[in-house]
Amino acid sequence: MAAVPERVSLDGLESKWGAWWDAHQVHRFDRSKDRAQVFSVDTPPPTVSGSLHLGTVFGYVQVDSVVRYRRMRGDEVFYPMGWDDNGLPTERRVQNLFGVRCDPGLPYDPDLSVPDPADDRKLVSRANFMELCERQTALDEQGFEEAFRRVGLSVDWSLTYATIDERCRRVAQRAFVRNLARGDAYSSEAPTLWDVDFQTAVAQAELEDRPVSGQAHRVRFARAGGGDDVEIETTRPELLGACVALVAHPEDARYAELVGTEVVTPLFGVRVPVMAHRLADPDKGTGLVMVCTFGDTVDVIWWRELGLPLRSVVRRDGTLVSSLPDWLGPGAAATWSELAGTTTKAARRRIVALLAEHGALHGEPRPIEHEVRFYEKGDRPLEIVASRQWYIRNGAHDGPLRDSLVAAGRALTWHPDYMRVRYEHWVEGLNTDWLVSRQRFFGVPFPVWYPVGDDGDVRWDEPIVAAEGTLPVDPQATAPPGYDDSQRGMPGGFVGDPDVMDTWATSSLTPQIVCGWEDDPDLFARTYPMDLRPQGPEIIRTWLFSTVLRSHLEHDQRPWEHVAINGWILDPDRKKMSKSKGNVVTPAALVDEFGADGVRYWSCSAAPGMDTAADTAQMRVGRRLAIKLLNVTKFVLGIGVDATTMGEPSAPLDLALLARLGGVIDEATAAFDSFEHHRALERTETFFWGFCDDYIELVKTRAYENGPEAVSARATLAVAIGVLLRLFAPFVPFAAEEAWSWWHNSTVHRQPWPTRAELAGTGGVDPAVLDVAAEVLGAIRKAKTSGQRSMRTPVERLGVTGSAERIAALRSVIGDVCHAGVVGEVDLRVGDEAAVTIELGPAPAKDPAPAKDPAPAKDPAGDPTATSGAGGH
RNA sequence: GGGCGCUUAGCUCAGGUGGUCAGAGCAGCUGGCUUACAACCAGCAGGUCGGGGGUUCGAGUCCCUCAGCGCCCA
Repeated sequence: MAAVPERVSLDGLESKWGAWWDAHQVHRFDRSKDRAQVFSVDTPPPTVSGSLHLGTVFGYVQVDSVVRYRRMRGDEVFYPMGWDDNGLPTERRVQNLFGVRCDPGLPYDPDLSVPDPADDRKLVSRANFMELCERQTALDEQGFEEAFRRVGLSVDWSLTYATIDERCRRVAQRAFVRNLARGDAYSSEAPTLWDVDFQTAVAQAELEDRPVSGQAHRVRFARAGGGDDVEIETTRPELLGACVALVAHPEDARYAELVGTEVVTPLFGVRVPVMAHRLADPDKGTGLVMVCTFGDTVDVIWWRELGLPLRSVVRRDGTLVSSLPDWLGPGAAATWSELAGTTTKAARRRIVALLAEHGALHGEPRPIEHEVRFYEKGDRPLEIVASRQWYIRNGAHDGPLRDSLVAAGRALTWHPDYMRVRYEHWVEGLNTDWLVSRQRFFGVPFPVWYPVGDDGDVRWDEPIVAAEGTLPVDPQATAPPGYDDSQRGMPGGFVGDPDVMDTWATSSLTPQIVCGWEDDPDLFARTYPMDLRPQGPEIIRTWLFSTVLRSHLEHDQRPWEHVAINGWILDPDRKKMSKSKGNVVTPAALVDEFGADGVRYWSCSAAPGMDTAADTAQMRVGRRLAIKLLNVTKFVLGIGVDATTMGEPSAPLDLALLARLGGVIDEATAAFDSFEHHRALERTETFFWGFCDDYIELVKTRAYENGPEAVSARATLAVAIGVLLRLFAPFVPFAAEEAWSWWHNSTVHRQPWPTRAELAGTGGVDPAVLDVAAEVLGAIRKAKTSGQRSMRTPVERLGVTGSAERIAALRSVIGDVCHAGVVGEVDLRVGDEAAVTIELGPAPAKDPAPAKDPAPAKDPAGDPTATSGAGGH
């Protein structure tokens, strides 16, 4: 038990109690508890790249308050934390930090020194690159853990994982192997959205549309059979060499006669058919569209549905192929030589000039603003290239699966409920299976090899899948069963799958990872399916959905019971906070200024799902609340609280206070049970300020006295503060723990959550006596304040008139009111008119009294008699 | 273009099932060192609850509609 300090302070509480909780394993999961006793939380591992975003802290702290509540309710909390280090963000970060690029063709260099970022684009081997990634993420993860600890997340830090670690690789590969065995996963050579800078495929969930200014060009095609030229409009003339057809809407009368004939591409002289398709928009451009392989996703549909040939001219790095495509014919060689190897942007300029020279361009290009698809992390528009990729079925092409996934979403309990529709709309709008392969390095490899025929051709359709017992494997480092490494890449040998899984393909398995799926069946039985998934709204369509999908495919079960979606963090101007706008505030700076409890108070004040401004004023309020909690505990302890000699509350005011507190307990409990932490906080806080400002002032004098009335006051103060510290513990865990430590040799965070049953004897009590007392005290204060007098000014005479019930209630607590108001004479009367009259006396003597000018009411407005109509109806 | 959310005092927000719900805090103003707290306390002032319709004895609260803002998806 610690001594109560002379002067309370929040400074240093984060590190003090953080270390203590750690040392005493306050948040340690006890795996002897069974599933019914366990409350398991699947926190999405934050992406570890750079600094922690305030929005992450905001959401996780809200949930931490619920978790802390559950722990106090007696649930055994299973609360791991992970880091999503796997994937592109880490690669990009390492590339920038060290100035390196990965070249998988290079051999490992065991003596590689940390590259200098100034030495841009140094090429390093895949293994070296992975080492740099691991080194950097280890550093970042340390920083993240520190930040989460400082804001008091009650995570069991012994259960930490990282999505690139061995356990995660094993789980991700095992799940994939099973997906493959069941037919949930398949590989396919198909047109794929492709980022030319990162040189990787991207999935539907990673797309975003951005407005781009472009130009519409009218290009003339000659008719193969002679006659007037026809015109198409395109924003991508550089793809002219990839043109495979023109299409018009089937009901577009202008082109009815053209459909079924052939036209000739300008510059290249390639004959292509004119065809009809419903997706050609007659109102757009000329109504006639050039189909290229591939300019956009509609081209893919046309290519597939109209059975058109594949003629790619864009390479995976975003430049045009260097050798003359064979379908162009020798006549186009000179033209192509001007375009070969140039970027699409340069090619566009050149081809437009050539078209103009050849008279194939109608008028000037017309500037337009249009939406173009980007990879959300990318800088250049996506291209579409044909490539072999791995997919996992997600219901996009499978009605029954889609229906089950919608049903799985409905089986979850959403907080707030309306977030459910975002999930449903996403599932219903899916149009492609989930593309899970990425042409990157720092990720979980596919546990797959392919035989190489004696002819040297890779047999992509005959994958050799690793056995589950051998996972995790790196097919680039290990040979498949029946082969040895000397046969790698050789005719008659094998090749390893070169790709890695998308980050989500691992992080969609966090319930399986943390619960020990297959690796630890005992733990799995005690924790899965999990109770709660907290997360932000922006990853409903990605993380949440893919986790539901994996759980459905593997276990035919939903992964969690509850889903808590937090809101966005906005800057004080109500704009979304983002790094690119430069308006990001770091959590660490806020904790420094307002304390973890101040920051937590702000987070927990917001309703689930509510977008919330990063409001430092609110954090300051939280900080003050925390300090108040320390001060009031100090006062209660200072007045003499001794558990062994403590009596029973008996005075009417005391019983009324406890009865009201019982109501607060009920409300806070109900609020927490429905994940409405903000309501629990608000109710507790409102009661607390009334407790401090009115109740304590009313009983202060009595509590210092002797006798049963004084014992009642002290007992009530002790009971109330004991309850309040526990009610506040989920929100301001540091201050609550500090205050608790002055009183007990235990942690407040493992105390039983307060119940009304603790406040026995308050059953038939009328809490209204508290209101009457507070109202009359308020009237006395008002009289003193409007008379510009000190609160110590005595009231010579207090008169109250009111209903019989009111007067009776007041009579039962009049002693406390007189103490608090420094009242002399009292006159209580039953009457129809509710009224309070107050006659102030002379100013109290100073203490020590140097007998200054006693001057009573020098202000003529300061009529010492004030009347207030407080209450009474 | 579709969907979801938001709009209550100068600011940030509370307002389960329609009936003291017109509230809190912050900021502002006026006072006060009151044996827990001046990192504090007391008091005052502040709004036709975005606009317009409707249901109802009664509407921040339910329905329709319009407007603005935000997010998501096309």
